[in-house]
Amino acid sequence: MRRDVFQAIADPTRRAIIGLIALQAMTPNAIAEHFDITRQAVSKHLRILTECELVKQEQQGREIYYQLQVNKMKAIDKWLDQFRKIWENRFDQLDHLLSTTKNHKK
Amino acid sequence: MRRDVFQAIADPTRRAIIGLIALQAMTPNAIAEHFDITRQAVSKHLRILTECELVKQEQQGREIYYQLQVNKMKAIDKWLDQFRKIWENRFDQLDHLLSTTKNHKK
DNA sequence: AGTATATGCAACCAATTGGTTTCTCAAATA
DNA sequence: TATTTGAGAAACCAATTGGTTGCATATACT
Repeated sequence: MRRDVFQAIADPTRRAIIGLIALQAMTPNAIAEHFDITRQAVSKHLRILTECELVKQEQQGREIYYQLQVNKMKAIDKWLDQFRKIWENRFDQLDHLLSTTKNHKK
Repeated sequence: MRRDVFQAIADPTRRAIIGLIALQAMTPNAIAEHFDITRQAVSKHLRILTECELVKQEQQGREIYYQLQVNKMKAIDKWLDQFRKIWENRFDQLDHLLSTTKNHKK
């Protein structure tokens, strides 16, 4: 099962979980209280997040605290870099249109 | 079918397509040449990208040029902002650990 | 010791996904 | 006009997904 960060953040519930534990580690039960799904469903989400290392477990007695590995989020940021260059350099729609029509007629 | 940008970029082929047409609009056939999948499969990816407005069509005779709407990528960037604050303010792992353990004992 | 609680895991299920093949249609070309 | 070419749509398929219920296990509490 090839888990990557992009697949992990595709699910809205998973994104919500990420936002929830970004600043403070939480247990599966506590997280589940925020959603309309079972604790087991949350557990499955956490497993996926763990597999792609977006989240880290920390056992505390019988409780397991999950916390976001915020560094891993940089992977997404890094992928965005190539496009950030485009939108920051003000390559707007008109520029694109011109360059493509120029390339049509070859 | 609720299409959002995050679901769109979850698929690696779709991310590759996005990278491919970022700087220059391309036709489905031209795009398909870069992958080991059929033109129709590419077409389906393009439909998904179009549905969430990551991509724009531009008819040119019987050809349809697809081009990235790079502005839409900012949606992802915006979502990342909340986490960027965390990692830029050097809330590193140790900080997290301390804050959570502090909250355990209540 | 006995019970309650926190969690993970497995089996199952319906819906979705990413791909295929086949078909149709419109535009370009001979 | 007839044929080739570029593209979308539909039907189909196997694999994956996101959820469920039920079970097993370890820790905490009485």
